[in-house]
Amino acid sequence: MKDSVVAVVTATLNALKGRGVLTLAAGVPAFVVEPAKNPAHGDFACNVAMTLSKSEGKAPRQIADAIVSGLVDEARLFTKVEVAGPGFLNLTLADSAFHQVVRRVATAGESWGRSPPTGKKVLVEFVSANPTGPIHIGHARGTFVGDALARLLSAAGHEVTREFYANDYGHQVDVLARTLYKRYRELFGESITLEEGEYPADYVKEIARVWRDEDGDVWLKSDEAAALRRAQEIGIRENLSAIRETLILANVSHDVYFSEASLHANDKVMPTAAEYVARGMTYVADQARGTEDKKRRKDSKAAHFEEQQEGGTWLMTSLHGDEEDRIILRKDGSPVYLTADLTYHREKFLRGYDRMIDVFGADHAGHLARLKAGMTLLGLEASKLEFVVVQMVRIVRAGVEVKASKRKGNVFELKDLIEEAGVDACRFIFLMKTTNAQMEFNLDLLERQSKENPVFYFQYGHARCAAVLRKAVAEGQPFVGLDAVSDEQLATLVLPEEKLLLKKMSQLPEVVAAAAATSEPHRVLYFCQELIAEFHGYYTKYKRTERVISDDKIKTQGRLALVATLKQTLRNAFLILGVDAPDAMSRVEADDLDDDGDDAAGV
RNA sequence: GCAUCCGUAGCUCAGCUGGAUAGAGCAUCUGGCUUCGAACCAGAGGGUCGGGGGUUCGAAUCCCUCCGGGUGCGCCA
Repeated sequence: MKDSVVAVVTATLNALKGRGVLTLAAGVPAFVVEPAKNPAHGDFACNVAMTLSKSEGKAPRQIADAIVSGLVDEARLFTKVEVAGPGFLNLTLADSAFHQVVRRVATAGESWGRSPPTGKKVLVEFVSANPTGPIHIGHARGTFVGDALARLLSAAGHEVTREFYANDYGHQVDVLARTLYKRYRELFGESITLEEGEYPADYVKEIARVWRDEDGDVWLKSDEAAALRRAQEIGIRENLSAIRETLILANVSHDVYFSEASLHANDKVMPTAAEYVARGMTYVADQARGTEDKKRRKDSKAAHFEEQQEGGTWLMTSLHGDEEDRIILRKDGSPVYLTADLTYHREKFLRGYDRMIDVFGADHAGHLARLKAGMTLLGLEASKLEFVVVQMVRIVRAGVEVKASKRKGNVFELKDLIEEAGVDACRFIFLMKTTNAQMEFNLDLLERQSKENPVFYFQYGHARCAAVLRKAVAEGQPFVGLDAVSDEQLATLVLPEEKLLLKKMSQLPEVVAAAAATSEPHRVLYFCQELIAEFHGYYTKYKRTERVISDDKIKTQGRLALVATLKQTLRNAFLILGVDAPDAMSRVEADDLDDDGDDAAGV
């Protein structure tokens, strides 16, 4: 609907220019057409007169009056156009414009809300948990946000690749191998002690049992280096497989699992470092230039690890916005994590994406500047690299924060959270907030009020649509279908609430496009919330007077078309969020909600 | 100290990139089911949009500054 309004306004502006009323020296300005919040302001409001005021040298209201009197509306879209307030155009549309929404949804069907293919290739990298343990609650938000973002970008017409970068190389996986080897020997009666930094959690013991069952005791007698190699292989394999299982539970999939170790194995990392050296963007020093008198808080990790830092080859990332230069080769010439990460991102560029989005936690936000700078230093277009930084989540149970730490052994796995909260509820809660704000996940609330779980409100909205359509069948007035409903039947949709619903539904494509452009899946969620609230209000208000299913067969079909259009709209939006759109809610009995349920019914 | 994110109703959060009278859920209170699903709805109370400056027709939104909180500032990944 909005685009047709914009079209009329634009045509009118050009006509006024042709008649010399407006100069439009700077072309048609950026202006906004937005759904009116106040019904007294018509259906849509437009601010173009105000934005033109300065460049035209005229008062906003004067320009607005000119637009009204010179309106180019051949299709008779508007029934009323008024000037109001400081110079707003308040536009009221003909009923038929609302009914067109049903036609559009009917034509588009499953693809309603989705944009036509843009031909753009977009990469979304998300989850990327280390294969040194299971996915835990620290990864949860990024997992669901990344998945929803990938769905959203695909809906916006992009060709999306979902990628998981597995950090299966380096110090952490060595520690995993060491821990696992100890647990393996423990299974054969050896007594072991874990050192600081090794992984005390039970999942390592389980992997050790898998290893023993698979290989028997052969590694007890073999030399340690070979045993550790085998331990690493088994450990990564088992952890990765557990990660994949959890992702399936979370309803999340990836197209590509990219192994960091493969970069090293294929000899890709050192050439990247060599490239930087060849470009003259490096230097050898004991520490980064300009950091000699840098202040750091005494309790920071940097201060703690200071004596272990020997210097080496530095990359001049500070030339392009990084706080300081970063080391890429140690004194012994070996590459660091960043060197591999730069290589990985370089590989992404070589694969030819238009946008590359990394989703990661706030604790990695510091990487943003160095990665961008690193790409720029390779002569690549760093603006193609985007980041969605997901802020921290506090998980609260019984009023206190639940801390999870792989190192301390108390891992709170995502798998368990999903089991406890339900996958849709879980996903929903993480998607409800903007990614750049911290959030709290309160498990008490979820348990105590499972009946009022936010996701149910949404799913109930969809289920209610389905229920009405079922009821119509039972009443002997089955809906003829969105493609068969007649203009005469649609013409019965004249109630203000019906028009508001149609107007709202018409916005799905805009909402999806805007959410994709800003990488903000939560916008789609709030759109659904508003739509459903309007529907429930409409439904309840007219329950006694203007029911969907009535003796008036024509009106009944019109309203069923409204309900079916809504159902399709919600279903498509839910799919973009990745939550289920059920046709029926499974009833939760009061007794199931708490354990003291034998009082109410019996007495 | 520096970087970065956040601060909106008692609580948890939206606010469509600058628009008209700042919204929702939960919590509290009052109402609403013989008929399409009450997991719902209607209404009430509750706000110096952290404070102060600035930009302009117009600011919760943009800029500066201060206050408060999170995260990071590693040759771990």
